[in-house]
Amino acid sequence: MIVSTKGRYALRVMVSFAQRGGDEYVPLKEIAGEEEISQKYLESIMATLSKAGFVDAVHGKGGGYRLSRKPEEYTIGSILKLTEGSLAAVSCTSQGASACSRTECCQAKPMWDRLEKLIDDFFEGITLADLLKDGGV
Amino acid sequence: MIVSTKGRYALRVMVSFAQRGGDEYVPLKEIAGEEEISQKYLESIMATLSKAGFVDAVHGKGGGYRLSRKPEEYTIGSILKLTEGSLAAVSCTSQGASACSRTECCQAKPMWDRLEKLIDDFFEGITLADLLKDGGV
DNA sequence: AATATTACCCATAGATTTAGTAGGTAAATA
DNA sequence: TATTTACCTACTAAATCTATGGGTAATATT
Repeated sequence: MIVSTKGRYALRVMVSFAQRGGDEYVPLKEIAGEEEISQKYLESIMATLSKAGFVDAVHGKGGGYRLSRKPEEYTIGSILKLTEGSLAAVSCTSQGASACSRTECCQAKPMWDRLEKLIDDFFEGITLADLLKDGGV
Repeated sequence: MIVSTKGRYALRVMVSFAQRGGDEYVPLKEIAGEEEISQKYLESIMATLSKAGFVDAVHGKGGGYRLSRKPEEYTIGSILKLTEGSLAAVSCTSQGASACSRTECCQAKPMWDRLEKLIDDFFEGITLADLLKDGGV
């Protein structure tokens, strides 16, 4: 599984904001209710999106969240990478500590690299705006 | 992570058998040593490969495992699907119980389906023989 | 027949990740 | 001052991943 609940929820919420359009701030309570997602769990996801500047947030009554850019300015890849941490299909290709010690002699490495790029290109080629279209993307 | 250690080990073992060529049976102990993989863990993976007829197995001295077909007759997809259970990138697209209840109205579903096909085509388009080639695939 | 070597089977366990809860604090508005 | 909202930290239950342990069954060699 390359995309967990966290990433999918983030996407659903972002789509939900995008569908509303407008500049109004929408409280999380409302979104959580409509999407039938645990509000508490969503809070942690929104915190990530907010810190990264993907959404604007305002406290207090009349506050809530709204998109900080236009839907076509978010790639699906950027949202998923942010919330999932990475889109690595295989630990071999993820950066850092867990990198495989057999990289040099591994027959499969070039394949994993190609897959990595395939998936990255796929998600970077789709924007939030594309998801709003009727037939889907 | 779409491909776990299990699938990667399975692939490495299959590559290892393929590289030897020949009809001889190779004991798992030897493979596990060379590949520096826990023999016990490999046993469970080999059991899966053996049951599915991907390898021939012979007990006792001089026994072990060998490929049951030519390397070009195994797609990477078939090996990974067998050992991983599934290659689903997202639980929405996996069959059965965990299917999402919002399928009908989900804006993202067509995207997940496209991704699913992309990954499937990728792995089904590569064979074990391809992995043996020098530059990789 | 006895022994060694191999595959095969079943149960368990530690570590990590996932998905969510609980209970609060800080900021903005009415 | 009270309410509504975002924001923060810590905890937990369940699942999954990555093995390990202790055997049994089949085959070959001595």
